[in-house]
Amino acid sequence: MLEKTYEPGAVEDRIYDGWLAADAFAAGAGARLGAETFTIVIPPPNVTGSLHIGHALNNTIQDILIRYNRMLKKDVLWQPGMDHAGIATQMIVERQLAERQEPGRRQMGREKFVERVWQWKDESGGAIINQLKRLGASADFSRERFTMGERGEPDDQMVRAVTKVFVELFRRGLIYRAKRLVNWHPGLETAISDLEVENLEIKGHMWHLRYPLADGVTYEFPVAFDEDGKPVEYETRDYIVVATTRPETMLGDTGVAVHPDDERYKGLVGKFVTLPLVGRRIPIVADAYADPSLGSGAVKITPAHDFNDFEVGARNDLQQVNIFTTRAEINDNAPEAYRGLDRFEARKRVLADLEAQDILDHVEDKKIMVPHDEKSKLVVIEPFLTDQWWVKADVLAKPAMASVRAGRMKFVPQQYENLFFAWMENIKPWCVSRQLWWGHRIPAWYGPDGEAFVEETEVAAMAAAEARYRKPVELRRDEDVLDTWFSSGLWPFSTLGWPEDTPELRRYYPTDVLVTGFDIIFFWVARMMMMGLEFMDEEPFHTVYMHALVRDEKGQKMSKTKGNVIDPLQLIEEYGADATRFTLAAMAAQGRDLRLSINRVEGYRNFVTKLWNAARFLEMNECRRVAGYDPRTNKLPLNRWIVGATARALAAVTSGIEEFRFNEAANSAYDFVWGTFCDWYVEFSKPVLNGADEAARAETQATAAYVLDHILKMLHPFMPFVTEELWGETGKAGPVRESQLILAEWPQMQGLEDPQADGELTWLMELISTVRSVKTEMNVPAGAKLPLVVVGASTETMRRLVESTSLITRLARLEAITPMASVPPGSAQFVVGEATWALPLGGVIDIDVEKTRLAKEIDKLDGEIAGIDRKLANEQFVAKAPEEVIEEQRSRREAAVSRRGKIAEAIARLN
RNA sequence: GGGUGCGUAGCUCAGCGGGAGAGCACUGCCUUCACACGGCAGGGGUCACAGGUUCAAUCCCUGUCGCACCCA
Repeated sequence: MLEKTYEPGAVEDRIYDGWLAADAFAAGAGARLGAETFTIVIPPPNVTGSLHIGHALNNTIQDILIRYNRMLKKDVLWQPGMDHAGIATQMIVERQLAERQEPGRRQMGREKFVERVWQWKDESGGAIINQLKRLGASADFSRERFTMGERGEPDDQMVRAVTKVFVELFRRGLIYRAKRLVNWHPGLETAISDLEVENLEIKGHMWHLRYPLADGVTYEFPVAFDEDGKPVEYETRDYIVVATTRPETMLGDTGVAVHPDDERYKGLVGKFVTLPLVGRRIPIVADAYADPSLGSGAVKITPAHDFNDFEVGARNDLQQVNIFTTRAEINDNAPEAYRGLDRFEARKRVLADLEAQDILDHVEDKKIMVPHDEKSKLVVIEPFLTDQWWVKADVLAKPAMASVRAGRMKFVPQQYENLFFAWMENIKPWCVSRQLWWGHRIPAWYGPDGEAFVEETEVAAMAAAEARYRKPVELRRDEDVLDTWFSSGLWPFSTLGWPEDTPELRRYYPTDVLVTGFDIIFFWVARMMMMGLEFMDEEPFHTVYMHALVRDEKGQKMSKTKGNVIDPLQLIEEYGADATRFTLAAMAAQGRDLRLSINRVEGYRNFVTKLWNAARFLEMNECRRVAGYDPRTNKLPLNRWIVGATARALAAVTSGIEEFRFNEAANSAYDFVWGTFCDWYVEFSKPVLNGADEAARAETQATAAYVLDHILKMLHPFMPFVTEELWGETGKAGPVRESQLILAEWPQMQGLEDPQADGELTWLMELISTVRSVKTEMNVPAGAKLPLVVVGASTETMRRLVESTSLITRLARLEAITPMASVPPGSAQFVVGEATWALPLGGVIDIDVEKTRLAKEIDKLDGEIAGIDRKLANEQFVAKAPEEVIEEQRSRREAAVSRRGKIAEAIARLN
């Protein structure tokens, strides 16, 4: 006997262990012989991470797809694993060292530090995998991979994959080393990618500085204008005003730019200014970058510290003077007075000195965009001139774009294509080197003259160097590691064994669907496309399903600082994994963020209980599965109807999953189970199950068990635990189960609909609902049993009444149903089908209430009829609307008119 | 500034050319033999606003306002 309520906490671990024991997650588990494959690679969570609600959504969706396809008996692989998360992981371990007051990273040295990170990974990293298991994720954990491999050793396959890709790209001319401006993180002292930079609006200032012209040059500057904007008054100036939001960078200025068409400065191009505080003689150049309408129209150029200035400098052959150390302190290229100052200190000092020398013209307040570290949002990122390794992303992007254009890869929802193309078409070179220790070390060795030898092994590099120098030389390996996304870009094939030609690689590549959030479309999705096409000559997946962001109920992004984070583990704890998963699925409408509220979770927890209790009811009524039961042989309309309704629900769930409309799939199942099976079928079954007709009872018992089995199957991808538990419980009676539910086959239910049974049951439900409704409106006490009188019933209606009397009287709480020639006086009346029905209320009926009730319905019908008449009277409508639309309007009008007639008669009888 | 998306019942959201829907919340009744994490019945919406296209617009187009996100 099932307990009264389902207790997820007591069941989930046991069920999960049962799946593991049956090896049900293993690649190909339960697959049909010769089945096609279905593969998903997990977006590898950071090894530092813990399960947040976005992971929960992401993995719920993957698990739904995986479980569904596994039940289709495909050869399914859900490839799990984790990402080494270079920066994040290194930071955590460094912080830990600091907290424990142990020697820092640099004191410790590279080898020891990296060893320490591995130790951290073993001890406290990767908790997220166990959290995914709590959610019910059915990935093949025996195949778990880590982007750095087992131990990061050079001969580890995951490492070799990365090395080989780097070397190959280098040989193909797609990787190069160059000194360029990068986004520099002065705290971590590493380059980061532009995707890791977030521009934040800050209240700043625009400082206007007077740079003195060199060599005694002066010019006439317009200071007053007439109505047409023509200058009428000039003053003689020996300086040029430039404006900047970052005055400290003036220490690195190597030019001043004015627009080539700017009349005010035409004579100054080719002349020089003397850089204040520094004394450097720097040229005035003409460049369209200078906008005459902004500020004074002249801009200072600092090629080493601004992306735009870098370009201007390159165009005009300006010097690059780097004034910062890797920690963004002023270096020795600046005058001694500023050396060693932090950049913000330097700003104050520079401003004070400029003011003292009367260089500062004026200051205005201005909102400016300042680049910040995307993760902390605290550290200001510096454009910084360094040597880095770059990938020619624009070359790799072309095949990926072509593939999406040709439909070989599609985005769901499709609108993400626009975002994808917008980015890919303007893709910048990808800086792949990071000045960190935790990560894949770049396979480049430098000779004594700085020549780089890019090879898969040190031995190969030595050989190459020897060939080059004609003697053995000492090589120095590049200190840097690769961007984390470089290795995760290989994930769809590296996890399957590449560069080896493994059976898994041949079988499961390309994968099928990638399920991910739009926030990593550039970081990860685009890179996998590029790498997959470049190294496997085939798209890594055919579909990219982008799910939305989970927000709180007010639509705010969840964040720890706002304190509005909903912890999925807490939800699982409190409401169960099934309710948590079902909520996420039910809210996952395409292309729309989901606002999660606890009461939705509660509602779906109730749904789990509802299902549980329906199963309990079946158990109590000995509804057991019957061997060889064929729903086609059902005699009772009740059973024929519910089987058809189950088939319809199954079709809706199936197409919902197939089309990635998880909310529709979940809601279809919900509506059917609660609104149809529990609310109507179970209630209808009660008189049959308690009745004397043995055959009818047996048929209903078998049908109920059959339908429950199908419900369990259609809900399994969404609610794996409770359905598996009930599968086991219901398996205790009747024929032995062939397998756990997880490995059961997704049903096929064709040709099971019976329109006649549907019509009959629809009529029954309408009759019962209407009786209930009239009773409530007439204030009949819920417990009171009334007789029901029917007038003007057809023979079909009479037949149905005879057949279903016990159902109707029970569910509508009636005493008896009697056909009569006319409506008894003092009755409440209503119309269902062709018949008029009456509930004799005798003396207790309030004639006025009844009249009002009926008049209200007449009004409604009149409104409907008038509306239709207006349409039908419109010649244009009759001429242009499709025939079936017109026909539908006519038949609706007819029905309304006939109903109105009957109600009008009922009113007449009251007078 | 550019782009994308969204404004539908008190709340969270479906629907997206021909009859306004769900869940939660709310109201009334029900200690009915699966379930009060329940049952039954109900109230509640000029589908943001203004134009346009169409026989017909919540749905398509344009604009306005508001909100969110992305990019600069």
